[in-house]
Amino acid sequence: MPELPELEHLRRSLEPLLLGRRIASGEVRRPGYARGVSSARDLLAGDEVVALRRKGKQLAIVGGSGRALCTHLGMSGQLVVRPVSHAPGAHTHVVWGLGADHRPASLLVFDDPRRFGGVWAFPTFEALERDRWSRLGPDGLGIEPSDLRRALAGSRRAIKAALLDQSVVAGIGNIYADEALFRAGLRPRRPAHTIAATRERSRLPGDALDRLCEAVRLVLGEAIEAGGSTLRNYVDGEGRPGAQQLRHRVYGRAGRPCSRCGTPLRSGQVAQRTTTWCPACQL
DNA sequence: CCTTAATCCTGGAAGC
DNA sequence: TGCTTCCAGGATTAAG
Repeated sequence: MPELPELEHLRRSLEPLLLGRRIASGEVRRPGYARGVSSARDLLAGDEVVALRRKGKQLAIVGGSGRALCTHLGMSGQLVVRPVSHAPGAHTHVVWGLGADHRPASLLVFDDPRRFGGVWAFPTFEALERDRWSRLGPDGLGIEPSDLRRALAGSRRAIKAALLDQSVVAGIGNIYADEALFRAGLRPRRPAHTIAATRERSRLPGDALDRLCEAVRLVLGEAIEAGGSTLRNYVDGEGRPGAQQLRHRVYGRAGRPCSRCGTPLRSGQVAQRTTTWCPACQL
């Protein structure tokens, strides 16, 4: 559920809480949830937090020693700073103490009921980039038409499947894939290679590929501004829910009228995901 | 090259 | 009210 906008919002909300602070301790409460961790040191214990970096849906915590932790929230993950009095729950998998060495002033808590998320420890941020983030395509916020053209050319799969593929664009999930395709006026099932084709019969202005690129950036950017969208269980670094002011145009609105033309929105399965689109506006 | 299905997991919603 | 069932989904893997 948390996609790029939620992660970027989380990154920004955690920055003032973590940057420059010392991590006093680190503990993995559920064995196997954190990979590459054999000591608290691997969890950055003893380090000062020097940077929070994001690529797609993944957020990295970089320590003063050079070590880096990559976090992925999966579907239900939450990364939140809590008071030390906060008791760990059944789904609290990793806890860090923040502040002075033996008496942490607060906790950084990673909860994840469905456990699709995880933590990966690396000796350096460069190792994280090389061994993990290299599999990701360009980040959705800065996606360029040339990136998309290269990835879509010659591919016969549905454009929605391509957008969900993190090696094509990093950060898009089911919600923003549908929203971007609506904004670009493109049908989710349309073969990817036709997006880059020169002949374009759409009523909408511009080349389809340029429109899609712009739609991806627009939809992601708007959602960040809205404070992490409307997701049910998204909370920022202080545990506050999303601002809820972003209204999705198609996601979750099957059967309701299209916000642009009034035609009832249609839904079905595309790329193994529930997909909603306007049969009149999207070609 | 592509799609489909299965897998991991639990909370919430819907159905009876 | 209380039970069962289904669905949601990111990423990976295997099978067709």
